[in-house]
Amino acid sequence: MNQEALKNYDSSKYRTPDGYTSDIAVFTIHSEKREHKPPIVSMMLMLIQRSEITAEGTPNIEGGKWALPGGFVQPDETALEAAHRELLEETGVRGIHMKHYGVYDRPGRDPRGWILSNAHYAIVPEDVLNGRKASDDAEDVQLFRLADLKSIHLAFDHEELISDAIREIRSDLLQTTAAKNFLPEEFTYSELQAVLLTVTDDPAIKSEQSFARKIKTLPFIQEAEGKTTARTSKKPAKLYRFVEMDIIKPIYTARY
Amino acid sequence: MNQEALKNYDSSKYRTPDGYTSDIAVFTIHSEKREHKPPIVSMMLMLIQRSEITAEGTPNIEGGKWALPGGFVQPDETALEAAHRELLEETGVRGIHMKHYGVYDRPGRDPRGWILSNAHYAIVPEDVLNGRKASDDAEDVQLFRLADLKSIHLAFDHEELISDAIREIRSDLLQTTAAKNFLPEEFTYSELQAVLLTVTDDPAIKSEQSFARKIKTLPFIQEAEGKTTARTSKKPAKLYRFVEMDIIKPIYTARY
DNA sequence: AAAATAGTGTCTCTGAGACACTATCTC
DNA sequence: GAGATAGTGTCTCAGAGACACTATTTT
Repeated sequence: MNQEALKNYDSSKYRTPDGYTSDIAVFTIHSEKREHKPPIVSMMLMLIQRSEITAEGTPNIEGGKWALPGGFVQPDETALEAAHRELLEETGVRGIHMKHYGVYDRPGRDPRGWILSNAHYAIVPEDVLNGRKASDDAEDVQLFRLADLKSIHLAFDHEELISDAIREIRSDLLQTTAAKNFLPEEFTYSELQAVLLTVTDDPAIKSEQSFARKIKTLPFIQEAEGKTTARTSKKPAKLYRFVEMDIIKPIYTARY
Repeated sequence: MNQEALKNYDSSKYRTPDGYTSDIAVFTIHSEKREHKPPIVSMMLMLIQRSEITAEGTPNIEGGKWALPGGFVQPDETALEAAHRELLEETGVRGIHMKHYGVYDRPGRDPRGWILSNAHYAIVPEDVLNGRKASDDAEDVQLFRLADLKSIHLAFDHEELISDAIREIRSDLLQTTAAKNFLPEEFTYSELQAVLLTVTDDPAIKSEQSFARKIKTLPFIQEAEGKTTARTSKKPAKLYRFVEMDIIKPIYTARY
């Protein structure tokens, strides 16, 4: 039945898109160590600078401008798979947390035609990005502090993609256990706290004592029995671990 | 500069998708009134039954099966705009809350080729759906109780789209003010409560007294001073209104 | 000892949720 | 009055957050 229907189906009845792409906003947390002071912890976004010239020697679209890494999706993969592949190709980064957060398909957003883009954000611990390198299409790869993004020339509609990504990651960090992707498997309360403080200034999270107490009561965080680390301070600190679970915290009640 | 780059750009270097579509999961809340008993309130999903035969008289793809309403996106519109347009065309429903919640692009998901789908969910008060009608491509339009969906033959990968939609709407109803789209501009606490109870059985929401008290303390809900209605009971009840605001309720704290 | 982070003792106050009750209307 | 929904009075208890303090390490 479907076979017969298929024979009669003519995809050229409809105009089809000129391209299907994936873009990736890669976030990391940079920790700037200082002598005898607490480190400055801030969230960074990775951007690539588009080459002026393509591999074929012709001028590149939006050459010279900064952009999210990304590229065309192939017919045998999903946009999410493409995002992983592109990120590996363009920056040498692999195997990280990646989440789709938006579709950008406004007519005219790309001068090359009807190009659809799926936007993803990725979260990586800083050390993973140390292996990064620029590739064919990119002149340079660099991390930017979120506050510094305003002063940068961005390609296409990437300004919009980026501000949406920041809003999305902010709410995911606070409303889901996404923070675990910025952290090692086992972490101290102050490490988790530092991550959260990059996106909020909630006093309940800011106060060390409150947060140290609170973490023990959270159902989705478990103590790593007996284990400690001295990496964050002179005094060894307890280690914690995220527990896999669905969390919905209704805005209408106090419970989880 | 971009002009010159554009001349050298050849979109045929990459294979392009065979189609770009929008699908819409339309939810409504059906309230079944009973004599001398509280009404049975349940969430319903609108599906269309695909015609066996196309307008051209040839067999239709996935004919006879139930599916989400939807169709091809045109080059001069976004997927979201297409979703609004399609819904109007296929069901006569217009001007409702609509939100994108997922991209479906798994190779092979559609027998017609490389077809991308953007999934949206829509929320409508029940009376808006009274004007619904079947159209060209649809043999029938019908509302299904969520529990009854298991026993239905669904087209393409719509089973997956639907279960994702249900998960999404559930968390949006509880974590955002999305519930307002099921309600009139001004509503009683019991009307809001009935909406929430279709997706949760949280005791704090279930208890009338608790909820009646709670609603007065919620920062995003405001009392409609002096106004009352008798539509839900013999005794006139106070009316409330949603206040526009961003809400993030961190899972790490008690505050909003 | 000084400095730094980790962590606890204790108090106060808010607010959730339970139970019992009152209020206002229709039939 | 019976029945239904709306809404309040009051109690108890958990837990948030603030403040002051102790603990454990390095230099």
